[in-house]
Amino acid sequence: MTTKMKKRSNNAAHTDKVVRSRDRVATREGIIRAVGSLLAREGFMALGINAVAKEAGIDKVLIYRYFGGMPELLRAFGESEEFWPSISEFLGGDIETLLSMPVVEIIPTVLINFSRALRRRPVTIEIMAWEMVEQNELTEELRRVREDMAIRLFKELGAKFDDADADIAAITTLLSAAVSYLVLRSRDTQVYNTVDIRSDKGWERIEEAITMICRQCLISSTSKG
Amino acid sequence: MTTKMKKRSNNAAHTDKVVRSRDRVATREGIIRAVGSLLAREGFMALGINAVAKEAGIDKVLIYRYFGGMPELLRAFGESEEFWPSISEFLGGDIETLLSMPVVEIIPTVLINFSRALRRRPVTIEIMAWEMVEQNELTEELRRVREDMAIRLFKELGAKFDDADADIAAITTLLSAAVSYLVLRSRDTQVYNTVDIRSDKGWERIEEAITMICRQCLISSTSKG
DNA sequence: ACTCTTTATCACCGCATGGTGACATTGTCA
DNA sequence: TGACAATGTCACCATGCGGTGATAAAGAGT
Repeated sequence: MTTKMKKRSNNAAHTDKVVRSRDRVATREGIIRAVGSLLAREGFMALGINAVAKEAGIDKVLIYRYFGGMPELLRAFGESEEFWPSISEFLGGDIETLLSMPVVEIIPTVLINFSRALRRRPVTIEIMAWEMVEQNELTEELRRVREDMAIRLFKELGAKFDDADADIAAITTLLSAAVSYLVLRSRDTQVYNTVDIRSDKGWERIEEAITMICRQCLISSTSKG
Repeated sequence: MTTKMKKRSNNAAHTDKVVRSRDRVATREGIIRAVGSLLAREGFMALGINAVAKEAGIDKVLIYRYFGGMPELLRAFGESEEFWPSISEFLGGDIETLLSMPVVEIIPTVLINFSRALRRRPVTIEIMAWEMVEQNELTEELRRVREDMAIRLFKELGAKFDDADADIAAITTLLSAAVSYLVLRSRDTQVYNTVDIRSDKGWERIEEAITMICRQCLISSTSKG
């Protein structure tokens, strides 16, 4: 009683199909790029097998063939794209000039570079928002690369601060968390607590507050020892 | 060719159905309570018409009949529940003792009360996470009540700070954003930047850092005038 | 020219969702 | 007691999702 039938024959009439590239690597790259543009344009909520296939202009079965499924595709995207800022971007170019700065300035400089680097990376912000909802290969990659970055950063300039009595880790935790939250909220909010988190003007206020906080707190710890 | 048929007749045999309350307001309340427990137990991702109906143990059509749909149900939940902390909870009981404190202590006290109030409200945290993903009647209510709270809070104790040269609004923005982010991340993360954001121990570090930051920065602005 | 593998397309499945119309049951009021 | 509205139940629809097997078409090797 099952109504199965192949109606492939009557489709042979209209052959107005676009001729595909028939190039495996190009198709793969196209799919991966589709993930990026979809993420930037529509957000992670719109990211699914069907949407990616449509965005890339290919059949979704190719995603299964070339990647295996969504998790593997996300992993491939995470490996291909430089969605996370580089360490030199945090340090602000060359590390020598940074290390020559007074201790009090290094941390706020890195934090401000962090905020600026984030603000110009909508895809990264999107993945951070995704992290609030569920874990997947991409948010895993984000977490991995972020922790890795923190460790390397600490190795570079962490030794300078261990004699302080201020809980520097707690302070930087607060400030980086604040930057993350404000960057995330700027996706859907213009003004947060009287601060315009979508304008450079507002972010200047934030940057100055960061600088001031670090200066005040680190002064107390260095002027003491 | 449409295969429509009513097979209602053959269901008349087994009448092992539970007798329902047949009490409109009780059913309404049950549905609203189902939203709350579902939100707390499964998170906002699991919140849908079908899930709420199953959780409440009723037919989903009643949700449409009694509320109209999901938006109206969310609005009803938002109005029924005290998901957001009260202003006295922020102020820490009576406002008199708070206002008698030194100026430098008031802000960190309110911020710490804010973090503690949030931490014991998983449903509120869930709605805050939801806010990162989409806007709906509930997140609208959250935003409304939060901004209202900020205004009232500022009215209560804002006049004390306007002569300071420090951008107090920016600083409190940073700190409250930091608290929000850390509370949110504690849903899925144990340790964030070496701080255990799931233990009271970790939150003591955060509270002390908040206190220190406020003290240092407000000292500078008050010891100057 | 012939086969055989690779690349791409299509039609379909099973499932869960939001949403609705038809029906059954209970309580109330005249 | 009988009519009628309120309350609750069920079957069904359309849609979108992730996922898969059958088929077509292009190249490569002989």
